[in-house]
Amino acid sequence: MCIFVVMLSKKTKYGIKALTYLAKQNRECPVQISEISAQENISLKFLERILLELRKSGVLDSKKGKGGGYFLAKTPQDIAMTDVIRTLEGPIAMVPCVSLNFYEKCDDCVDEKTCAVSKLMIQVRDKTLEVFRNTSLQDLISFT
Amino acid sequence: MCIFVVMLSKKTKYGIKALTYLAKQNRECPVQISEISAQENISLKFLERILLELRKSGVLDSKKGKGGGYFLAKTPQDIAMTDVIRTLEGPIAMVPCVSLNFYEKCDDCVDEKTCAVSKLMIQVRDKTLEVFRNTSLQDLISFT
DNA sequence: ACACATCCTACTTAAATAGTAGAATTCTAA
DNA sequence: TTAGAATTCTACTATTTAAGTAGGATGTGT
Repeated sequence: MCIFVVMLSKKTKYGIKALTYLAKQNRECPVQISEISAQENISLKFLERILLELRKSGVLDSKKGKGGGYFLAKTPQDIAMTDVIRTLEGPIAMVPCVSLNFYEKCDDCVDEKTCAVSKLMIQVRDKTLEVFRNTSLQDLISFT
Repeated sequence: MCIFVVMLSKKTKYGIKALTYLAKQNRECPVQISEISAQENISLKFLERILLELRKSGVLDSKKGKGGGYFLAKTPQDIAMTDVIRTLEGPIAMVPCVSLNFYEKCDDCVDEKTCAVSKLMIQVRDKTLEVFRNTSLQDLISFT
């Protein structure tokens, strides 16, 4: 049996992979986009944009010029999946009436308080949030 | 805070709404598409296709001609959300490497066994499945 | 100055969702 | 048996989103 409701965009997927790659490095020096791109099979230009977003949201930090590149802004323990996913997944294509921060009334919804869909999806949202909140980057690279 | 990873297509959303509408009826007689469409603000032709799919998968049954329409094929207690969602959500746009039945290797994945994304999403998938499996149509219309 | 690497904006392409059109089929009731 | 009411079915169109690309601007170390 298989449910497809749980999905990640490739953008977020690539973002997580890049972060784990960085977390596994024990080096002090920054890592270039080109290296991550090659090692993880991700389009260089696409990855460029993804890492930029992660830097802007404070998950990553970067250094320009020769010897520059990207590195984690915090320790892997302090980066929760919520941070990553909230940054890379946009408010697009969700069920808006179930969102806490980006709430929007469904245009077809007659009576929200008795809306069955919202009741259902709130439960799913909470369970999902729990997983993301309790999983750090460190967890991802350590547990087998 | 808001996570968008959990999403439903409008198709599934409309499907659930239509089913709850039917479940709330105490009537014996079938309900016409046009009535559901009007009451729940759903495009008639789109709803037509949705209900047809639900009939083919055995959730709904129908009667043609005068006095015809749609009605539940089982009691609301016996219709689990997994039935509905599995019918209406296609195998499209998921994370294929996390799927049980429609499994597919990610083309970018270097080493699947240590893939961080898959580890994360398997957890989310299981939590989500749990909710859908444990929620029947009856639950949706009864709990406030 | 020069090479290197991130930064940034705008564009293109491909795919999926959402919705529409119109006719065929089936059933009921008068 | 005929008219009308309803589902059924196929194919098409439009809209939106994700995914990926191009090319130059900006900053940095040697």
